[in-house]
Amino acid sequence: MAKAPSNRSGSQKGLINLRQLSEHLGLSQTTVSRALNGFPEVNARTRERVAAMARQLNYRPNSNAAGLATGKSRQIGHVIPLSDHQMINPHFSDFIAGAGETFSTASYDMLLRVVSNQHTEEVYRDFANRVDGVIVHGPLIDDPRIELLQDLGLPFVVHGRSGRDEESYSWLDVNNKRAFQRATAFLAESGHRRIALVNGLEAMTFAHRRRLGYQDGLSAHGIAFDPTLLSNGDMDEPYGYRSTSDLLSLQSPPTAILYASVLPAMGGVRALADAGLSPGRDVSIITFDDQLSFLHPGSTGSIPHLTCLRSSIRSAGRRVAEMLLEQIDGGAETPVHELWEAEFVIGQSTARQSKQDRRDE
Amino acid sequence: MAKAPSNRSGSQKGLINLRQLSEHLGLSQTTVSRALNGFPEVNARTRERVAAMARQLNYRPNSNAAGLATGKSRQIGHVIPLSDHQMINPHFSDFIAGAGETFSTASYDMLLRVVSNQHTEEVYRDFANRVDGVIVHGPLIDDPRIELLQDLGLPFVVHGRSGRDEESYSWLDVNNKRAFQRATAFLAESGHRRIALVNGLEAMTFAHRRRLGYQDGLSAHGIAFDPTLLSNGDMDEPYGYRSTSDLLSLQSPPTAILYASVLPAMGGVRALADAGLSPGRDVSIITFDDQLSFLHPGSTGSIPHLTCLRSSIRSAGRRVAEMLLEQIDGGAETPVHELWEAEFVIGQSTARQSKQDRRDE
DNA sequence: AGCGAAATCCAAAGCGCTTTGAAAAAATTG
DNA sequence: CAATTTTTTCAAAGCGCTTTGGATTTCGCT
Repeated sequence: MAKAPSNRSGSQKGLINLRQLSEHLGLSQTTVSRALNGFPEVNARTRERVAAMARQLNYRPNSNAAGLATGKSRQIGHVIPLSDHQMINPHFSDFIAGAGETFSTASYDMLLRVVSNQHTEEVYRDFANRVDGVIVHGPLIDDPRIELLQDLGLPFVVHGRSGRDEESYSWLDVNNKRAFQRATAFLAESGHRRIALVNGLEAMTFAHRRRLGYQDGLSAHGIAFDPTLLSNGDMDEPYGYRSTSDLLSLQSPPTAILYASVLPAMGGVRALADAGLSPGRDVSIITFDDQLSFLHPGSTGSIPHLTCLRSSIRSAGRRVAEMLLEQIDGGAETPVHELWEAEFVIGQSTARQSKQDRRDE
Repeated sequence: MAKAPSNRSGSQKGLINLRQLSEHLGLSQTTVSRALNGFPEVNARTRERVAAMARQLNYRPNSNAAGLATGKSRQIGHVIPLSDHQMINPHFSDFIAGAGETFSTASYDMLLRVVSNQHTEEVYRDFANRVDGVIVHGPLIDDPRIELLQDLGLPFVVHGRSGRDEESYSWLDVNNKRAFQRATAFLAESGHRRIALVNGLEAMTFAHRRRLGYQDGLSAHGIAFDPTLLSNGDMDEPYGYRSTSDLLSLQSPPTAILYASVLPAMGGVRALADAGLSPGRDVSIITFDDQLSFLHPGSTGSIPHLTCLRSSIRSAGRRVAEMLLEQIDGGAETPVHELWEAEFVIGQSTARQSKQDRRDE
């Protein structure tokens, strides 16, 4: 890592600093700084004069200097584990889009760092001296980041939940358990008895809770849990295709399949098509739908009319960002928790399972 | 924007600064700083002692202070236009994933700012005092950002190209024209005469060049350009569905369709299915494939075996980031240009068009 | 030993901003 | 009009780091 050559004076083309601006105005730096930052003790006329000159000379405050002086950076950190389980996926980017809206109106920036997951602890420590807060993505059931961040005294909000100590930190989560319990019950009540779940990785809290909901739904209808009908994996399209194909080739295949995300669901639809089957008619499917923007432009969900549990991940991003800013600006208050219920939208991919079909089992 | 309360001393829990570290060691700040930054004029034993103590006390340099002193921030800016045409989509996030890899190994961070496209100029000016360089995303045919950045003296690399003055700045682009010329010619040579293009927005250079290639391909085979076979829109799934449905309902529908991205292509496949048609058998389709990660896990492209023009947007991200860092570290050298050829992969979604069918026209 | 060169280390001056504590100017009052 | 308050402005001291220019120590060699 070659050190950059000395760049004293940082004299970027046409960039002016506070001292120069104040000299142009015949005012002290103090006054100019206060005028620009909206302090009350400066004359209205002076303030205008300052603003006009700043605009004319294209003055921009140096963020490092401001940050150094205030101890704040107006940046929010996001660490992105590079690896096996790619964090950068459509879910993440939609969340970021939502959070970014909130942050930018509050004039905060987002700082992204891609990092191998060996060194995440290192990175959070570094962030403590660099950003004003972080958003924790993809929490695990037992996630060490939470205690670390608490030790560091770095404000944070978790998108999702860790498995324990829920009360001690702020989070926003979807009621994954309820959602999948409901979907499972719906299928059971429609006559299905072999219901599969194409889930995320069990280490992730969201997937864990979805399985719990699924099992609750099964047992509430007296259906025994069959491990061959459960699969875990990264939530992309090919995973959905693979696991669905596998399910279809079982001795007694499921008559209904739950998907943890619309991406594997798409893979599932493809697998069904390859097998000459049609969703809704031959196999009922329900998916969790994060309302990914590239599938739902505008507000009209025009994607395949799948029956789904719907919750906008983009809205979640907006709200998590708000919660974090409230925590940062409002001082250390008590933790805030939000549990969102997913909307259950009945589409055309589910149907009653007839008794006759059931006799096959 | 309430000013945060004064936070002098920035005494985050357990965070130590250089002065304290040097006092613990009985050395001057100079020596400690040099030891940590790998300067040669410090004794190897001293260096080790410093490193050990730094580790033990959990010392992290304050980035604002370092940035202020050096005039560099080790941050790369990305501005994300919020609006009608959402920039945050799977293409963007895959690019970012690639760029992030390069940046993190060079210990740079990425700074994201979501901004309404009225104020982009403002933002770039602000960035000039905040980041060491920027990556320009989604260049327009006549893009004002390029001249602005040149004026500001802020290092940048364009992912794609603007329409004019190509020599004056660094860029990395896919040979979109050639790719679409080739795909069009391939279809024409397979007997197709009614070939449609489901394209991006014409203001974007990439879409413009793809149309040029398409038209070149047509005219090379003596096929007249038919505007009803061309559509423009944001590249998401529903757009592909809509435009494909529209094409199918034409009096004389196309026998082959080109898609500018795999997202509209997926919508296209869905539209075909709804119409009872099958890609390859009834209608030939070719798509540009950015190898989006959620469709291509690992290296195996297991997604629908569409005939496609393939170029990894993630690799592009990696390379663009490298080019930018070379520009930043290596001083202002002459602009660098890279034009990548897309790989043409023949899948199962294309077929010869029989003479009989052609007589329909 | 003694002397110049090389190797180590240091004090202090910034980087550009914010903020404290005080002074100068203007407005208000008795 | 003098005394007091309020408004407006300022000089200077940091924030935590890097880097210059110099001091000190150690080493190699006659």
